[in-house]
Amino acid sequence: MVAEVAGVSRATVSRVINDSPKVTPEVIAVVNAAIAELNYVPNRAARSLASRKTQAIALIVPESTAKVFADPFFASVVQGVATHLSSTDYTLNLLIASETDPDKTRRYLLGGNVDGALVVSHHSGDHSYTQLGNALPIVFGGRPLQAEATDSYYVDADNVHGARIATEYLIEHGRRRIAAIAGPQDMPAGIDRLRGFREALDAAGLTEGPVETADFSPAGGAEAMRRLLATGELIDAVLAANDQMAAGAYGALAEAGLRVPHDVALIGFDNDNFGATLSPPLTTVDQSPIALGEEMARKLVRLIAGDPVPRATITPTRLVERTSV
Amino acid sequence: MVAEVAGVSRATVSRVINDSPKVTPEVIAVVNAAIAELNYVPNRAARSLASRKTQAIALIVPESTAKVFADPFFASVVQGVATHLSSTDYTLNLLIASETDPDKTRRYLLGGNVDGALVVSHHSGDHSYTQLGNALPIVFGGRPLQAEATDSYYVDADNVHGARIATEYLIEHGRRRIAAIAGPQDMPAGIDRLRGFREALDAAGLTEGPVETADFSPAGGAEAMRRLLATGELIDAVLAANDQMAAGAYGALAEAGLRVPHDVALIGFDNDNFGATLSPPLTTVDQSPIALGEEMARKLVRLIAGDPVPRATITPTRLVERTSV
DNA sequence: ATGAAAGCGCTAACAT
DNA sequence: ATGTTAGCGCTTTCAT
Repeated sequence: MVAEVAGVSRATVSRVINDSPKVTPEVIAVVNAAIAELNYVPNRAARSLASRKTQAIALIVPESTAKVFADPFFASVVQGVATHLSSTDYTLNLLIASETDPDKTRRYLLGGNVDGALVVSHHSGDHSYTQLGNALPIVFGGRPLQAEATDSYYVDADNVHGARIATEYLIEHGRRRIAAIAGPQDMPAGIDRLRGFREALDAAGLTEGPVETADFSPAGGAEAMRRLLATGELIDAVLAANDQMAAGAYGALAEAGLRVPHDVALIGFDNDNFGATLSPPLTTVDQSPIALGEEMARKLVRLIAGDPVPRATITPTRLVERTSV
Repeated sequence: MVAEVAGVSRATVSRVINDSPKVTPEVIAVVNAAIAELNYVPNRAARSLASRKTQAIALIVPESTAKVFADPFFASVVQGVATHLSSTDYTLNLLIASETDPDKTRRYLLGGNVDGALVVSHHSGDHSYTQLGNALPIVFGGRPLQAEATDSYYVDADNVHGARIATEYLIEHGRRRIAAIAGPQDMPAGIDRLRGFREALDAAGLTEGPVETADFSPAGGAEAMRRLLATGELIDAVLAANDQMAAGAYGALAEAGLRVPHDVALIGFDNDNFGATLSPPLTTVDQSPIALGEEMARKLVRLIAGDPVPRATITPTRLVERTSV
């Protein structure tokens, strides 16, 4: 092995690989030369068996979330996670958590297969993994819904702020009868975005237009838009809790012979890439899911290292002006 | 450990865990009882160290592809892979292959970290991993572009067929001046879809309308559509090589004051979920990327097991009728 | 600062 | 069919 070529002991080689502070520079050089020469790659299994560390982290995607995987949001979070991790020497284990057999995932996590886990989901209930937080480091994507989960680590986009500036933008542009297509009220993103909407309205002293909730899907958004129109109330603007629903709303509006933004202005949320291709291009709120994913990964790595990290990290949201308002 | 509680040797416990054929049913029962009682979970690192198998497979996503990760196609392939793997006891290691340091990925793959790899990419050049196919089992998503890569394993959607039936559908609906927004001609998907388009036209004895290529992005599609219109040629239908470009075309068509499908019919490819929300809803070709991902995973698992598997697997494509034609 | 030696928790011949 | 005996390739005390 490398030790012989370098003329040192296996222990020293091990030290060099793990860059232990106490090794002579010369020895380091010799060992590295031998490593390069032999094209040596340490065996991961052996390392983790001996060190009791796996250098792997799990990214759990609940099955129900996976179905919505077509939602670019998740794809981007995953991308952010993977990207950040590629700069560390952690390996990413992606797993779809079966909801019919949740124990399989628990066993996996508790079986010492990974050093920590990332849980990404729109579903609040999925903080069922919170309890595992005591057994191994876990970072969640999205804030916990349950109060009892306040001791979990998470990173979330500033949904309240995003919805608020979007609504303010609508108001600044002269809209007064503002309705909302809210997301599910059992999901933090749904709740927080509706809250930001209301805060902006309150602050401006405006009465709230009708609110319909839907499931974050295009079809749901179209349905909600139809219900909104069916109320008979005057509406000159709509804040949709995500772009997918906004896209659905475009269709429903077109069916009703209403023009965007002439008759009703529309703002989405998420900045999915297809928004720019709608006509008119959709004004929306960007929450940078890639950054969110990176932040999650960074936080977990620190947590595993035992560094002190804050429970919550909030990533910024910003308005993307296009022409649907 | 479990052995003591069950009153057998460690070897027998190991046999039970790996369900070796030669163990008495009674012993199996006793051991399993002990396992359950002790809540025992075998240590993965130890197993793989001893067995020289990792029970892990890598899913490589080239960095350039990752940037297009917003394309729902990839997300769905990943979902299919993950879903299938969750029914096996393989672990999925997702990794973004840095293009600036391709050796990092090679080292990872050759370092015995995984039993096999899946490579997903739109980019033909990325069959650079083909050479590694001799070192460990690899299954590609998308057919190889290079002739020399004919000895690699892959699964691909039937792009030629999909484009062909789409074009035939246009013809059946009375369209005669059919143009195309083709994908990059250095990617199999781009090439094959254009080929299907031409085959259908030839078979019908129709002359081909203008063809513009773009990069599979919405913006590129919009640009291509503008160029198509700028040719001044009469066009009553357009086949876009993917939905993202079709979405871009909607915008360009609207700018030009042309109505879909009245003035020009439009068909996309991929069946991205937002297509149904465009107005009018986009007629498209479904290629079931989830099935493609599952197929890739299934194939790799068999390859690892040493089972005979065909080099190529082609998954079906089918027309999704909506109202853009 | 480096080496020697003992294991990490399992699987895989080889016996029996 | 089951037990015995060696390792798998590293890390990690403990010496020195």
